[in-house]
Amino acid sequence: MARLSDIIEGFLKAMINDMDGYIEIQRNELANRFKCVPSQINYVISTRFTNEKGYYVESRRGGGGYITIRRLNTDSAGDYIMHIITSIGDKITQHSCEVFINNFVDYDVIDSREAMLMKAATSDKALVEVSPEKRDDVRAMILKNMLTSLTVI
Amino acid sequence: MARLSDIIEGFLKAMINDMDGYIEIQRNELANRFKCVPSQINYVISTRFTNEKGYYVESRRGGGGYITIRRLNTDSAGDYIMHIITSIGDKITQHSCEVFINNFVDYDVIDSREAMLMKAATSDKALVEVSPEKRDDVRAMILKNMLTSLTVI
DNA sequence: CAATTTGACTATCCCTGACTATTATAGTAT
DNA sequence: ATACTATAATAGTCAGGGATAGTCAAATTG
Repeated sequence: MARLSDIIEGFLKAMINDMDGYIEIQRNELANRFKCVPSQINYVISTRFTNEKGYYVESRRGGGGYITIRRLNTDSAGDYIMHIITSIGDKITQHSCEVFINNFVDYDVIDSREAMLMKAATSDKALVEVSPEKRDDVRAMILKNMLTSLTVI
Repeated sequence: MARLSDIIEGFLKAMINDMDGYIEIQRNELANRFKCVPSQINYVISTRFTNEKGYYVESRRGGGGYITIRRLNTDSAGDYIMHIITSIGDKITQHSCEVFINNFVDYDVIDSREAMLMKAATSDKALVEVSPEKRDDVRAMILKNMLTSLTVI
């Protein structure tokens, strides 16, 4: 018997395809359609529409609330970035980080303004409050997160 | 259900744009136009036209009362950014950070790609290795550093 | 055991209305 | 005319209800 979460996942992916990569849903409405509790929608989203799997999710509570799901770019630039991300380890020094970022500019993955932003976010100056032992880990996470965001349309 | 508050916000912002950054309205008249209670105008103003977002609001009660909204002069992006940097304290939550960043897009200080980068760099996800007690401090430093880098160009 | 499903509890946002505060103006007494 | 008062015409505050979505851990399933 197919699991409901898989069915909901398929439904959402079909919908995303139909809508050219971007959908807006309401949690309660979807839960009602599939006769499940609303929190199961959260479960499906958190297990199937993660950033690693190439989706970007935003939401808003309150009256008129919603959940939006955006499929990330899967073109060659996106592939290149994904490849780079996997090649970055768990730690990275400020210097290596800058080398990476400069390369991105050379390869036209980002422009010089974006490079400034990325360098600013990953500088020792920005991370001065993080203990030196952890700084390179945090820097790696920030860099990877920024790179992932670039694959969003 | 569409949110009326967002519609009123959009109406006021369009009006502010048309009027070169300064408008004067009457609360009751506006409430009547949108068929809502007058206090909803206060709600919209207090949630969307805050000082942090670069608006100055003044008002007067009684006969001939009014509400005026003035938008910070954005001719100089550098000045605007400096204003924001000084208004950011030593700590900032992910949510407030996103509000700021969305506003930079609104003010044409950054584009949507740069906004994605900035949000990625300051997300809880990127800072998961930083202890929760320090996370908001680190986030504030990263945000300020990125903003400062924008003024250099 | 791992993945799924459920539901109780929490968080956030919007909208409303009753009550309060302020200001201008008209009316009145001196 | 001047001073005072009453009334009308504004705007502000705040607490509560309704409409969403999020979290987390227990129960269930395969």
